[in-house]
Amino acid sequence: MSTVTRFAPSPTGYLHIGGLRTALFSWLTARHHDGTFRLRIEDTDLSRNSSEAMAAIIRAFDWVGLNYDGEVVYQSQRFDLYREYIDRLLDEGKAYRCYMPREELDTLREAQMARGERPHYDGRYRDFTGTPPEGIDPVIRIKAPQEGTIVIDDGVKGRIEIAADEVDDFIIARSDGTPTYNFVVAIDDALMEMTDVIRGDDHLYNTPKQLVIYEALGLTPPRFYHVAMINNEQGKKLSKRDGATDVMEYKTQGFLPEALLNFLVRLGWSHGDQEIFSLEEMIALFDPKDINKSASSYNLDKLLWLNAHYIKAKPDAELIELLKAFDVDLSTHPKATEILTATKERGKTLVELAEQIRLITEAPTTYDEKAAKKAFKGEAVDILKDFAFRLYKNQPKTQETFHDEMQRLVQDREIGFGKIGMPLRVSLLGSMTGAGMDEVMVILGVEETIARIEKAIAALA
RNA sequence: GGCCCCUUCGUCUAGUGGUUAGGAUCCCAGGUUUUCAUCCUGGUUACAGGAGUUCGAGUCUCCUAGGGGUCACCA
Repeated sequence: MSTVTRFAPSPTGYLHIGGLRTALFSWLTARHHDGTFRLRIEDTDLSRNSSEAMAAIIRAFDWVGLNYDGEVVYQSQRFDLYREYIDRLLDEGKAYRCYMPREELDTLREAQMARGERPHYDGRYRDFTGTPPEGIDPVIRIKAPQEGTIVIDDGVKGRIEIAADEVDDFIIARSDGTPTYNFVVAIDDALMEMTDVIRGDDHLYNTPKQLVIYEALGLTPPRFYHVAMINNEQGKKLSKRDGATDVMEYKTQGFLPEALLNFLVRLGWSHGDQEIFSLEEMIALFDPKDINKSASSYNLDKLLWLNAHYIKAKPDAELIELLKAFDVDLSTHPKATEILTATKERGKTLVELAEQIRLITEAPTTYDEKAAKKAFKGEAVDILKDFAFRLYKNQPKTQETFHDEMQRLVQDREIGFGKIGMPLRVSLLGSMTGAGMDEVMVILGVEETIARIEKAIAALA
């Protein structure tokens, strides 16, 4: 039997990293077995749908490179299909109409809670045979088993037993006739022939309900894997501030999709001591049975480290393309390769990398105050002028010859390297840190190097 | 509150009865670098607590504590 998995978001918001991770786990499971990965939109609550959210989810999938098979399934377009199954359950006496008004249900629940009981429907219409009350559109409830236990054989958590009386005769169709979540999930997972369902463990308590549907309809349930949540760095529920943001936000913050995916796959899953996984390796090695039981915390440092790793490994041509979105266009720059080798290792994100590059490609307009003060003292200006003159006279062209100029200068003047290094650095880049001077000067060329030195002297001396 | 799940360095994790409890990140120190970053080397830090089973327990059982989830005509 071929493996079929799915990701089934509800279009009520953007895709965040928790969702992306379960999508990734599902996708990897399918790809590992050469199976099928489906995308299904859980939009049965017509009043809560947002086509923008829908588009955002697909955009995010696209960015990270998770491809799905077949057409996207929209549950809102399958109501007729669900209706057939509801009618069948009604005909077979496995479901029934409940005429209890919503308000009455509410007061019942309040009373139960006041008594310290678990709020639940009391089953008053379960065996109702009388004349239905006038003017009420009934909901349809399923007859859940009233005794015994419901067993979930979870691929992550193991065997979980839940007492049947924990499960109410829950509603499978609203009074307006539309079906509800737990019902359609079970129907679609069965009809779409899901073999493995990987989802957040906030769905764990939906599972017995869905199992009731499978049972009533004589359908075979898939294997379930309930994955623990991702918390923030403080171990609390993820909020917008710390990672529950739109996945696309990571793109604008300069993260590479391979870094994000690598980061997420290691949250709740591991393969020995391995930290770096290419997509191919993930597919080859991922097995949902290795998913951890416990919740994990989001850790920005690790994501940043991974991102730096993938930036360093990225071919220049691809980096040049990606950098365009961050106001850096090196595509026609004659020294693009040199610029990238000088800066690649200095940015944890594309945003930082772009800043590093701009330091070189754009002459500084301001100078770091502390750096300038420290560097431009004593004979610094004199040394810079001397150096500029030497450059003009000897016209070095390579990293080595530029380096020789500096070397000779410190020898001739019998000074330390820092005496030229610091003021030169501030002159060329505006700050005390950054790429190597030889590298920078080769990129700038003699003319621009001298121009920046003169500009700095004018501004700081 | 009922029910269910979870608990190894700050964080991500390895570990399936016998290990000096390993790796990664972070942090610190040293080296490389004229600077910074990278890179290399080294270091600090963990089995939530308590009983039990066993020659021996992070690993098995029970209890406690803490954290989380869930109890909708939301998904």
